[in-house]
Amino acid sequence: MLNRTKFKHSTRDFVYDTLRESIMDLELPPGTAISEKEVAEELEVSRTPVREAFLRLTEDELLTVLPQRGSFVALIDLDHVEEARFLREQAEVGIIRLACEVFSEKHLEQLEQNLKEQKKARDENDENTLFVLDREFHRLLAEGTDKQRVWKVIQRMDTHSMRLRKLSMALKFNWEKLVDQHEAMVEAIKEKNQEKAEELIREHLALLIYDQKALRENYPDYFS
Amino acid sequence: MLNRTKFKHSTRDFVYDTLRESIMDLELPPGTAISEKEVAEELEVSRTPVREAFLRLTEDELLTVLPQRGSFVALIDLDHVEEARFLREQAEVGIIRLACEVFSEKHLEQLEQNLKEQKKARDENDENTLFVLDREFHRLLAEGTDKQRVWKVIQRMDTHSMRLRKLSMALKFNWEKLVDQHEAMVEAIKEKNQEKAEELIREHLALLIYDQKALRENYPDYFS
DNA sequence: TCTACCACACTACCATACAAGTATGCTAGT
DNA sequence: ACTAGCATACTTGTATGGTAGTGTGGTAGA
Repeated sequence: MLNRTKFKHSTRDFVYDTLRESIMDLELPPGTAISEKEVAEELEVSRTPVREAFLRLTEDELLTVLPQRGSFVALIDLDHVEEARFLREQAEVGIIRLACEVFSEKHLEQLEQNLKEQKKARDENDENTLFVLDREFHRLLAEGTDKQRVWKVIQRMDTHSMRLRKLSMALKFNWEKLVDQHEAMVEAIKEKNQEKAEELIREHLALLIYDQKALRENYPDYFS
Repeated sequence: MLNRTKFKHSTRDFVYDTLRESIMDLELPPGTAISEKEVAEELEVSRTPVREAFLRLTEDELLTVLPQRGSFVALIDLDHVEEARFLREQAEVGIIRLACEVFSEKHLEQLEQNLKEQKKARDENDENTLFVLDREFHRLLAEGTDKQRVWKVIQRMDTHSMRLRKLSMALKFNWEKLVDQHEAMVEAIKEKNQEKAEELIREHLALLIYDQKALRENYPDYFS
């Protein structure tokens, strides 16, 4: 169990972060019933901050609250996943094109450093680290183009596909290709080749279209 | 004052909607200090739903809460405005291109009906109605392409530019051009001309770049 | 007159009590 | 045996009391 005192922020944030992670890690699978009281006791806080965390999770569409009935971890909604993918593609195309124009030397170095770590993780078959580095790579793109809020919004909407991704990770994922694509993207930015960069990122995000049918069959209760 | 009983939803939603509208209408100008207790008394509800509404407003970046100090209507952040514009442009380009492929007859009719009302409002110089119809027009585009969540996210991020827009409305705005552009966009969708449609929407959203310098000078306290 | 300090009023944060709606299982009546 | 209806144990929604941190103005001392 996480320790509350480790969090510099409020009790509310502590509860929110804890629950959000549990949901995203599928430790709390879609459909699970959780109650304010139960969580409050578990984390040894009062109901108020728990309730406030629930509210934020509801905003994130990670929780479904039915008044006077109960709260449930949101089922994965494939329409939601598709819309998030759509918005992310549009946003990242814009970002990478912008990156070709404005990316600084400093940010490029960060990107290359990240790439180096990706290769290392790939060679060591360290999938969890790759997962984190992948996210970080895209975040760096947003940061270097001064679009951090856009990144945040995308991330917030990406929750359902994230869980799908976690599910599919249990099966298999082509990490080789992912790293190669990242490398090609960095090259394109260096060459300031917008068309190439756009093509690459579109191809890259297409990797995120999983075999939804197979997943649905394996985890029928997790989908709406 | 709004009447609570008119709201079908919870007290929390009542408070949230009330405050949000007040903020967006600049009835509560940027920088205004508001306290939980004060609002609770004003709306004759307890502090809990007010507090929960505050939380949601903070998520929307419409409110800045400083613990143990106070809560203030968020100042307009021009970086935020630019990022929202960026994301909106990327999203709407994707949507209108998609619209050229999949827009149904039914949705086209709704769009044309809306356009008709726009012309009427324009001829009557009814700016407020035009303001509403403009939003509705873009929402219809999202609805017809089945991207309602994307629209919702864009709207949520658009709060700062919305307020800027309200400010600039007091000055002047080229409503003629706006309606003409909308009309051209409908034509492009009918002709399934993606390139034309994209060009039009980009030009259209460029209208939203106001004379920020003038606004800052007129309302210096409203900006961060 | 100026400054340091302290009391006080104010804030948001958290804990807890109560209200109101819902699901469920037992019981009484058929 | 079966069903209608009620008691009960849940749930979330709302109200309120108490806590701790922050700003401010007044006062005592130099």
